[in-house]
Amino acid sequence: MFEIDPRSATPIYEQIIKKMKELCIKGVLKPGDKLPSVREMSSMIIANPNTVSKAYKELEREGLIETLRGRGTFVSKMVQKKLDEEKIEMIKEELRQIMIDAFYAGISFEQIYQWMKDMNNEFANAFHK
Amino acid sequence: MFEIDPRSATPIYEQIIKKMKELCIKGVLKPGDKLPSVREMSSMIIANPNTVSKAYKELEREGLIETLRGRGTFVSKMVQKKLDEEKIEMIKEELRQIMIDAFYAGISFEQIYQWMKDMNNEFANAFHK
Amino acid sequence: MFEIDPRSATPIYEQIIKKMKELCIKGVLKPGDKLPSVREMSSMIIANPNTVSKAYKELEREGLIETLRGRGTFVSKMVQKKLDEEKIEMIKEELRQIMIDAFYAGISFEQIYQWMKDMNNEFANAFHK
Amino acid sequence: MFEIDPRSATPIYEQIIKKMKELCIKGVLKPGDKLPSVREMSSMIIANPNTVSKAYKELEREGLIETLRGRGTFVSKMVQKKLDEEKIEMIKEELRQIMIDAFYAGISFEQIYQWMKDMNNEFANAFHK
DNA sequence: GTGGTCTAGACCACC
DNA sequence: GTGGTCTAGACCACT
Repeated sequence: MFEIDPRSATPIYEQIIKKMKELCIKGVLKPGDKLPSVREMSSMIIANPNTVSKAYKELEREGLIETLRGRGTFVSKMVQKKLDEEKIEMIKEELRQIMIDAFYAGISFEQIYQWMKDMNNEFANAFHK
Repeated sequence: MFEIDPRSATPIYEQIIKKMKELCIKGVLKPGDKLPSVREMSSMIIANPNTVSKAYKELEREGLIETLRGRGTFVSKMVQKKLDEEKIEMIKEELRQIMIDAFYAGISFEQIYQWMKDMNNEFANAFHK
Repeated sequence: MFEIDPRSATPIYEQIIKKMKELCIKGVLKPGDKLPSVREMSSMIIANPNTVSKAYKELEREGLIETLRGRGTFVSKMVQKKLDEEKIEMIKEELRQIMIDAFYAGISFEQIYQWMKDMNNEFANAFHK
Repeated sequence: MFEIDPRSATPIYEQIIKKMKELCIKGVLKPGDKLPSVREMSSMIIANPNTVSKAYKELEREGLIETLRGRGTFVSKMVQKKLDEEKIEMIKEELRQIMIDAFYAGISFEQIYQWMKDMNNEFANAFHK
């Protein structure tokens, strides 16, 4: 359920954030669900507690999770999708980069579109809710 | 033509690589074209020759450019689109990440698809060769 | 244990790579072993950290070692001997060159074969695993 | 007959030297044969005359070819195989390196030995003359 | 502590 | 002229 690759170039704390977001969007983690504590999580994925803490703090800053003192950390009930112009530009730029990489890897436009549709389905049609 | 942002979080050498790939894919740089020498480029974008060199070497490793000893660096004549399974998985993973980020940024599926189509048109020559 | 010749024509970073491969193949370095940090190694062999870093990165690219962010560099657990057709051709070409050089140096075929056998014994564990 | 790769990492002048030695050892070039002039050769392989000249000079220094003023350059009649201790050590070191590379490429000892025998045959049994 | 990136400047071999 | 290698030292993010 929660796989982290310490060999990856992407920082561990970032991998945690991404995984968390994915689990939420897929509906595996639902609003109100309790998350493992920092200590539990760090021993689960064999990482430094500081690293897990950093990820949790960032997720809280983004509003995906909430920490209730003495009770634990929970998935937020309402996730507000904020239209951050800067963030949107970043995503667009990343998409452009993927298109370029895909070209050099010999992947067709149609293939990418197919993947996109598959992912949307996998994400419980998050985009159409 | 060649803009680099030294303040960006993405390393300069990576920015060069991306820019180069984009110029090749758009047809601004054609097979056989001579690239600016390491020294020229470094003074153009105000960066260290080593940084430019690093970018050039990576581009050569990927097969996009070739260096002829003592003569300079040139855009490769044959860019073989090799179907590297590992690379494809990586791209797919990146696409998945973008879809997730897009959702949280409140970007619609249709919007992303529109962007993709626009980019595809922009790179039209290359993609439909 | 780790001798480098700064006067040699072969670059220092390449000497490090070769030495490392030899130590791995001889079993002196075992899978999972921690390598000296870039700084340690650079002071050990009296070279610049950048030079050591370059060697480590190449070894990682080849899959012999792995770097765990913030923790250090380690000998890979699974070194997959991938049958890269291009690499094999390169080795064959190098062997051809050696045979030619050996002829002009007055070395007999039998002598070369003897050397090969000796080396094979030296690397025995690795070769017959 | 005479192929040079300007993209290769090995210098062009060295490629010429190696090719020449190979042609001699194979018996394609026989003692007394006339070589193309520097100018001819340079236009043949599309290289700078200086580069060809450098190769010829080195080959002459090694005793493989001889220049007769006003007549041209010829393959030497007697090639003395000199037993240079330093050279021999170098070759042995190169052989060791190949054995290591071969291991990581998944090539067996037997395969290498077979290649060696094939090459010896190809070289008109130079080693057994 | 670790490796990743970068600058400033140097020397070398090759063409 | 070109790129390849190297040093000395710096800053940064990650663990």
